[in-house]
Amino acid sequence: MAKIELPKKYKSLEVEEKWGKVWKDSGVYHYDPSASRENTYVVDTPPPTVSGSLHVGHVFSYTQTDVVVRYQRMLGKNIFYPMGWDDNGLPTERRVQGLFGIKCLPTLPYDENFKPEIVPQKKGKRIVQKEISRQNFLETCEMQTGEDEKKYEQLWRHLGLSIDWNQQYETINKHSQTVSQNSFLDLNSKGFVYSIDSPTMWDTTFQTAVAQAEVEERERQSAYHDIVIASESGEEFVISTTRPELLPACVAIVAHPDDERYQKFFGSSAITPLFKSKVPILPAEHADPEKGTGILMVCTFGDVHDLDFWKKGNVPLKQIIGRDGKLMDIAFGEGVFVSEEPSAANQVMSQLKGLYVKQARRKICELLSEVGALKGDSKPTQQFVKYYEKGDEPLEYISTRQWFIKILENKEPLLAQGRKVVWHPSHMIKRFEQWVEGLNQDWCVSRQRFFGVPFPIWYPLNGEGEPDYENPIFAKKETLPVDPLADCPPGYTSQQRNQPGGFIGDPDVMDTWATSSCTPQISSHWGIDEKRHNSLFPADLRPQAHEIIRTWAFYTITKAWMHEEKIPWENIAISGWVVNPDREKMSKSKGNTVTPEDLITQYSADALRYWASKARLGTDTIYDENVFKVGQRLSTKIFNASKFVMMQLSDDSETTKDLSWDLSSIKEPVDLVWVSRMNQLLINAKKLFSEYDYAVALSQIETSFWEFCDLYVELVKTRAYKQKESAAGLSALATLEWTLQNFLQLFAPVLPYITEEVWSWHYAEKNGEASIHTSSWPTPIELAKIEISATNNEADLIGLTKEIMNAVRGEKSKAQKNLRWPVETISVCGEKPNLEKLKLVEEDLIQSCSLKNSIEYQEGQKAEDGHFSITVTLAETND
RNA sequence: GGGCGGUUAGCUCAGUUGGUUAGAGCACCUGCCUUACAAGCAGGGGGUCACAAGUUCGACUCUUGUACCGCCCACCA
Repeated sequence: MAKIELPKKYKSLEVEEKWGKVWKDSGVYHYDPSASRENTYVVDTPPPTVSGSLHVGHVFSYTQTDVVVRYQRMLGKNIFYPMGWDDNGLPTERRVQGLFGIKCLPTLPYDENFKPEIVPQKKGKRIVQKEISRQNFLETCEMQTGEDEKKYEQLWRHLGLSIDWNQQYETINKHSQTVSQNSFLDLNSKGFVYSIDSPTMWDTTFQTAVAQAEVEERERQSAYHDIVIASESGEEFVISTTRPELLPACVAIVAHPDDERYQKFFGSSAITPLFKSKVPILPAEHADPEKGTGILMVCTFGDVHDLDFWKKGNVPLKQIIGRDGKLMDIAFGEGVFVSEEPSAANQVMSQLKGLYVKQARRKICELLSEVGALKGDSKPTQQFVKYYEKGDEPLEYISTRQWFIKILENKEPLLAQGRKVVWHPSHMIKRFEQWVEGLNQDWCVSRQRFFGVPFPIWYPLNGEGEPDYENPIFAKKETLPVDPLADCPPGYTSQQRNQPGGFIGDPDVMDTWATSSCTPQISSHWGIDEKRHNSLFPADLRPQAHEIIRTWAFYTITKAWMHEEKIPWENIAISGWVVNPDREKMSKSKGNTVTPEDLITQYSADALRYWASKARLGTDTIYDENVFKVGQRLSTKIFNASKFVMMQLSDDSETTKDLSWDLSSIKEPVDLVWVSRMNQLLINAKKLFSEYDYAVALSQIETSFWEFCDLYVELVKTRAYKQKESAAGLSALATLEWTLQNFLQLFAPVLPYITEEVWSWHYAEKNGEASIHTSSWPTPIELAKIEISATNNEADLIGLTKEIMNAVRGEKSKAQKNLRWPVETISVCGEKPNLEKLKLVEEDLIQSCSLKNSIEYQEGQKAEDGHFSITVTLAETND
């Protein structure tokens, strides 16, 4: 081949920029809709939450998926690798509110002149939020997420993710809304949804219902307050409670049925202090005699036990906390709010109404104290309390009308579906199973928010203007997506909105998971393009993190089953986390993350990808810039080794001799043994990659590559350089060329830039394949017969050669000589077959060790730690 | 309280179905400008495989228990 000019140093930034542009223009990663399903590999890419910036954890997990995808592409698969942006939902609302200092007030009219402006953040200063209309708010959300998504795409491109950018979607766009609303209609038609007005977990800050999956428990400092309560008969007892503010909502007082202290009260009533409400004293199994004073209040609603108690139907519902988390204005003496002294009770209530829960707690303690109903001081305690995962105030149970999906009665089939999916690593299925088994609520899918997918529902209004929630009007599938607050239901006119006899639109939006649980169907255009859907669903792979198994994985499995009785994907790959050296999860809030852009600039994309690819699925990885450096070094080594091979393959400029060789030129025993080792590596690597074990594959490839550089190349370089025209020289050239191509292809999924760069020097033309990433995954080649068993694993020729070279290198190192220092004699003692093998590589050894004479062979005793006993004598002088 | 994973060199991690003397990279030490690479090369030191018991001719590997770390879930007036 003709000589090519190669740069002296590897400049990763320039190379990455060059290939990034080429890949963008060439469409090398595009999906081909005409390919068969069997020959297509479909990824259900996680749509990252669009919340300002991606961090190193994203780089980590998305790279792992890309490595798998690139391998599949080289197997010849047509790849469907889309990118979604999860811009729907509360994170966006919060971000936009903070950035622009705005707040949605749905009753305001649209202001077409409104322009959002970024509000400078000042420490300790609370920003006054300007109220704007729903439409203005939504437009601001879309504008902001659009900007973020452009930045994200840029990072992903630089990282080298082989995404088909034609397959992009946003979870808030019209298409996603159509699929999501269609999903709801389909679930409704199949009887999987219902709406009900009942107590639901409610976040008072965001003023929305939340689902079980979004709830987390946090430890919180709390305190017991001892309240003295009198029974009907005037006998007093003490209740120890952490929620004294719920006293006006007290519906009963309970103790354990076997608790002898309180048995005498069962069947009678107590009178609550301050409010003078008469409440029954009842036995209840959940009362623990060991805790507190053993007797407790049942309120609306302090905890899940209170809720259970209410559901049994023996006590009234006394809602005192409003949707905004403030105590409501309750009129005692009316309805369920009984009181022996209504005017006194109302006087107390007037001091509590409008207070937030925390304020009310303090106030009521004061008031109790004044009447002598508070005993002693409060006793601090640590308590676990349920919070909305994005919220800052504890959840309350508040009675509201919500839509639910029927999960509880379908646990068994859902577990069965989960087991049909192949989990990587396999133990992660336990997370799924345990979650499903432990579920105790149906999936609440309605949210009282704005930036989300609306329900495709209206409610008829009766003559009094009261909505008929039992008979909702569902949108027609052909009209999706609909906005019930802007569009009219079938058979009505817009004049009838909010009019008696007319209709109202459902003001709620769906849980963001209700949409993201449809990501495979959003990509496949389910319900819109059946042909495309059938060729993309179920997908092959869902990559995701383990903390959202209970949400994203579970809900996606649920939807796929409810819609089509299918699994959504054949495989699920669970990535680990990136953690700090002190084992904490790296996250933005910790303020300790470096931006991925900076890291790529500093270390190169390939280096970051190398780090991500070192971690096995499901395993957490320490953030360690040293590993980036190792990746950087590997790229440089590939560059240099490739440069060396290219130099050997180039025609000799002095003789201008045209050299030609092919795989059949590989005849030298040591070359054949090397090829045999490479064959084994190819077999191992393919198996490992196919089993999603890219990290182990990489480590084997890497080890072999360094051995190639430090051992094989050193051994044959003189032969390749000085004897090009001989059969022995051509054997070396053919082996070098073939080996390097294999290494490039093996590394290509992990290091797409450096491998593409080297590929372009020579292999692109040779193989007639412009990009290494669409070249075929390498396969083992047939070997010529080797005279003796030089490939015998027990002591293959390469291994034996290594022993000699190590002995010589050790001797030179010990004598503090350079590696070119001449060797006078090498004398080898060992078993005859091994000596015979060694003779096959003697010429290469003489050259690579700078040996002045032939090797002396002696049958006899070998050393304990090898196959030979070796004596090396260095020359006196270097000449 | 239930479940899952982990504990191997100073650090980060490999270690196949049990099989000689437990590996790698980083870090450390000693050398070497050697015409692919000093962003390199060669050599070297460093481990009671968390602990205990058991199975076995033989245990980092299998069983049981304990300790510690991490995560998931549940509960707590």
